[in-house]
Amino acid sequence: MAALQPVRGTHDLLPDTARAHRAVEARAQEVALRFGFDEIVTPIFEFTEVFKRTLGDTSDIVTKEMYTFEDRGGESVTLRPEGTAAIVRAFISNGLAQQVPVKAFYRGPMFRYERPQKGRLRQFHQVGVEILGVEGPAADIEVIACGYRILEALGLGGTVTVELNTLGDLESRAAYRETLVAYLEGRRGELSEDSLARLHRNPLRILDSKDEGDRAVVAEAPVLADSLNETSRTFFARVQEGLAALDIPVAISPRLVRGLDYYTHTAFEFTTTALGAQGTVLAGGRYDGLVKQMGGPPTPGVGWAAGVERLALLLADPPPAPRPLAVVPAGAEAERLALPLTDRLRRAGFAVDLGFSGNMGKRMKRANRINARAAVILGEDEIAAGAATVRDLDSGEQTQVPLDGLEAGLDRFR
RNA sequence: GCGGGUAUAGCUCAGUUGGUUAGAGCGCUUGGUUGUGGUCCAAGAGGUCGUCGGUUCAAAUCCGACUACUCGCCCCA
Repeated sequence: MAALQPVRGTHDLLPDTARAHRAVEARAQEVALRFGFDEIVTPIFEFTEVFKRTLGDTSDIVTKEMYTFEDRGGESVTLRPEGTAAIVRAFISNGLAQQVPVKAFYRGPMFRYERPQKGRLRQFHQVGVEILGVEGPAADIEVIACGYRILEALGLGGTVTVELNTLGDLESRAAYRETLVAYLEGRRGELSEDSLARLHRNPLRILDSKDEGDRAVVAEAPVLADSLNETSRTFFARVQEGLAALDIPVAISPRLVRGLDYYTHTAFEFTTTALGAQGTVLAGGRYDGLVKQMGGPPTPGVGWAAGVERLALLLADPPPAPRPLAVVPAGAEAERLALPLTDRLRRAGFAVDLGFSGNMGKRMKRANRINARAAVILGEDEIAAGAATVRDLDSGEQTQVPLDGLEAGLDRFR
């Protein structure tokens, strides 16, 4: 094992896993397209500033998790740790504010220098959607609904809980932050070390703490809902109404907060208990201040990202490998004819394997190993008859089919 | 970044209180079957016991460091 390993926290995806990942991405994109999202592909690295400015200087991602390096021109660049910042940057760079609302779907690798765990890697993959330029709760509803329908399409509707909360608008959030910090200051003696560090950096996170002492303090803490102004209240109510109208079951989690500074109003997480500590499978929220903060025209936004690895781990029945046909020649003459015959079948749309060498027995073995549906056997008898023997490898039944009508004869193995 | 666990064949795992040439199942190769796969039978290949160092007459086994994986914390998809 010591010899040649991939970099810590990165993995090779062998065919079975690769297929599962592709299925997750393809399914997600298919559903997102149905919702009117269109794919945007951004580079996998950006100027470091892009992430620093969006994620906030105090976030964990910026302070300790970024893959940052200087390129040969002396520019500081960073492998993207998440997708939203890049989409927003592209939105500004390309003047997309002119075409609002923009509905973007994205996918691809993300990089975070973290200690790996199950479902947590240094290079991982996300799919995500963002809606830019819509102020009202209709966008929040659409984005959450899209996420939920994707999980349903993956067969995960029942295994995932949709947790929902609101952080309120900027005014409400700031007001709450103040009351919360004041309360926590009063009981700072009871807080865990982690939470003391969070007290000013990111006090909302303390609500989410797993420490017992913290939980006791949090249990009596002022509730965010009480700090919400009228606007925030109605906004949240309308999000809930919309999801109810779509029969999307949600659990209101007053303690659900998001780590990144740019979130306002709606916050949500789709979680599962099947993945240990990494139970969040899809998460996002509204980020009305972000575009402006990055130097663009004030533009509201809402979106989410989902972890492809985590979803792939949950897939109940991973997609099966494709089942090809196998062309099996017997004899030198057949060997010559097999190549153009294989090509002809491939051009007719069949997946066809032609073994590279070996006698008939070996080739039949290979046909079996690659789980071929049928073998198209070509030998002296067949050549003489202008036909091929088609053997159904599941039933063992075989019949001679004239080469003229071969495609039609193979139709049921397509 | 912090704490715990694990590391033996391609895979899943045995390996006694330290004691000769380190095992099994699955998989792989070959043969039984030079025009028929799967099942069955037989044979075979495959291991610096994660790496480096230490203790010992003797280390897969005991000790240390490192690396990777894993579980939890932090954080997050």
